[in-house]
Order: sequence, then structure tokens, then C-alpha cells
Amino acid sequence: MQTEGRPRRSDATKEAIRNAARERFAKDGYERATIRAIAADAGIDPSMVMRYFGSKDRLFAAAADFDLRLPDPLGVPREEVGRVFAAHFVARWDGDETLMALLRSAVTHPAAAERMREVFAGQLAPAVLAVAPDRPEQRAGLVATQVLGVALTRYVLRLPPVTALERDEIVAWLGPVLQHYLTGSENSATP
Amino acid sequence: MQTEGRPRRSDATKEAIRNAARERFAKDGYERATIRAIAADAGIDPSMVMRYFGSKDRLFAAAADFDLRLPDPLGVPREEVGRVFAAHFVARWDGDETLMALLRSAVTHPAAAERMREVFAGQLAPAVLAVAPDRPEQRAGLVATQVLGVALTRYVLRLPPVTALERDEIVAWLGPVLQHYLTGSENSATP
DNA sequence: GTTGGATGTCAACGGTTGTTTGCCTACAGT
DNA sequence: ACTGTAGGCAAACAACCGTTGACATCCAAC
Repeated sequence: MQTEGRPRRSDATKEAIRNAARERFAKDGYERATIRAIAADAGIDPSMVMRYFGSKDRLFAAAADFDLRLPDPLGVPREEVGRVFAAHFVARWDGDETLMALLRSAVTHPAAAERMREVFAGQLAPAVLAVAPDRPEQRAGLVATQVLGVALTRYVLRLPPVTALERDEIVAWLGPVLQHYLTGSENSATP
Repeated sequence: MQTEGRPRRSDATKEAIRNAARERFAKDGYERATIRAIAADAGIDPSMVMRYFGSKDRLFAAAADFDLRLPDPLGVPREEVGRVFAAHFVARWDGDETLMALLRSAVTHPAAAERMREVFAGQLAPAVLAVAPDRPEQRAGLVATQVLGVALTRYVLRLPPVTALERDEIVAWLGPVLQHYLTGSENSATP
């Protein structure tokens, strides 16, 4: 199957729609992000969105293609992997609003929730497996609770004490916790 | 101001509406939970919802009145407060769908997000203050990240590794983490 | 028994949504 | 220069939303 033909004149429009959709989904969630508003942001007619993406669902799928870009855990000392992961996640959340689009939409839109599950099962779980062969899925799940909890309270709910934290402070607090989940045991305190 | 008159015949209807609204808001979030669907669940006409609650916003406010029911932290030994809090939260999430209604709605509805901030500022922060006078708001915020992260991944996103955990296992993993946030310091590992 | 307010139903309004259809324009291949 | 096709726009569709007002019905107080 050929996915890349010769560049077409409409590629720029398609890209503009995708970008506008990402912003709207990130800011408003799936239901409040209307095709009309997305089209207006992209400077074109709503029907163009349908022509190029078929439906709102498929537009969302195209706009919410997310890559965690996790670092290779084998490159860092085992006792620092928690801090490295924490630093990576916090930096990743700030630089890309795709996760926000995914998070805001996943709460009410089943397909978005499924995509979120795929991201963590397909990207986080393998990385955890490389550092902790003992019950890796469970550890990956626990890491997800803490990491998504920060994203939720900081960027979506905007709890004042959490938004007030500096990135360094978050990393300093979260590092030992993720280390606990990655290399600790159920009954141990933080390592 | 008198808030409680003689019992009226409509009190049962009002209560039925509130219960149906709580369920719908918990399952579908604010926008997808329609007044028509709520009224159908309660077995009455949609216009009754407007008569008794005025608007959808005020119905939500009435249905999402949430109490964390936190235990008094002064009643438990200082080194066990993390585990006690963890056990309480996990049990609290299971028994009451009001938090789910609040969480699912807060992601897209600003008023619901504000209510969520009030709950944690007004109920969690004071409890934390009693056990940790040093930077209590910050610690309360950190506890919120972990606790809401579990609620999000377990009950909303339904990440398989998290839903698979038993309540005891969650408490065992979360206890040291909350203890870290409540009584630890930024650079310490073990509390 | 009559009256008056509380309780409830029915139908409709104005607005917004995702999606479809028809038509016009502009450009690339011949 | 001509033509076929891709790019783009405007209008409309059917469905659904929150909300409103007019009208029926019940029950309690006089």
C-alpha cells in the first residue's frame, strides 16, 4: 500500500486542519470541539474537514496520534531511572498538546480512551519491561497513575498548589515515587 | 433563612431526579448527560427538571455535592498516616459515584473543575495541615495528583493493569507514596 | 363543594451539531 | 487552447440540545 504519493496542493490545508483540531480537542475536549470551530481556526469551510477526514471520529484519530518518546531505560543507571522518567514526562507534557487533547477527550469519548490504553500498553509497558522484568505491566500501570495524575491536576483541573510547583520540584518529588513503582516491592517504602 | 419546610409530595421526585442525574453525569460526563435522558431515567418530563432545579448547571451543582469524609489524621500514628489515607481514598472511590460525576465533568466543564478545586482546597488541605505544618498546600496537591491519578486510570480510562489490582495491593503500593508526600522531604527517598 | 396552588404533561421554540449535496473555480495534462 | 479533475464554498438537511409556555390534573384548605 502506497501512503505517500506526489505532494498535493491540499497537503497544507490538511495539515492546517490537523493542527487546529489538535488545539481545539486539547482545549475543549471531544464534544465541545466542534468541526465548525476547527474549520474556522484553519480558515476553511467545515465541509473540507469531512472531505479530507471523513468524520469527526477519524479527524480525532488523525489529530491525536501520540508518541511518548520515552528514553531508553537501559542507558541510565538503575537507581536513577525513576528520576529520569519523571523528568522526561514533565518535559513531554509541557511541549506537546497532543496528550492534552487525548486526556481531555478520553474521559468522555470511548475511542479516545481506547487510544490512551494503547499508548500506555504499547509504549510505556515495553520500556518498563526493560528495567523491571518482575510484573512489568503492573509497574507500568502504577507509573501511569502517578504520571497521568500530575497531568490531570496540573493542566486540566489546574489545582493551584500543583500549578504553582516548578518543574524541578515536581521531578524531585516524583522521582522517588516512580523509582518505587519501577524497582521497589509492594511492602517496601520508597527505595 | 428557612431551608426545611414541611415535607412536600415533590420531594421524592426531586430526589429521583438528583439520583438519575448523578448516574448520568458519572457515566457520560457533563455534555453527554442530557436533561432528556436524566428525566427519562427518573420517569418524568424534562420540564420538571427545569422547574425544580432551574437549569442544567444548577442541577449539576445539586447532584455533585461531594464530601471526601476524610478520617481525622490526629487519630493515627504519624508513620501510618500514608497508608490510612490510601485505604480511605480507595474505599471512598468504590462506594460513591459522585466523585466519578465530578471527575468526568470537571475535565470539560469549568464549573465542575472549580468545584473539584474547592473540594481539595477545603477538605484535603486542612487535613494535611493537621499532620504536616510544613508546606501543607503543596503536600496536599501532591497527594491529589496520586489519588486522582488512580481514580482516573482505574475508573475512567480503565487501564487494564490498574483495574486488575486488588484494593489491598493498591493500598500497599500507595501507602508509602502518600507517606512520602505527607511527611517526607523533597530530596528524601524513604519517609 | 369550591377554590387555589402544587404537580405533572405536551408541544413547541430557537439554536447548534455532524454531515451531505450541488455548484463554482483554478490548475495540470494533453 | 481545451478539458478533466481536484480544491473550495455556500446552503441545506435531519437530529438533537436546553429551555419555555400553555394546558391538564391532583390534593389540601376553607
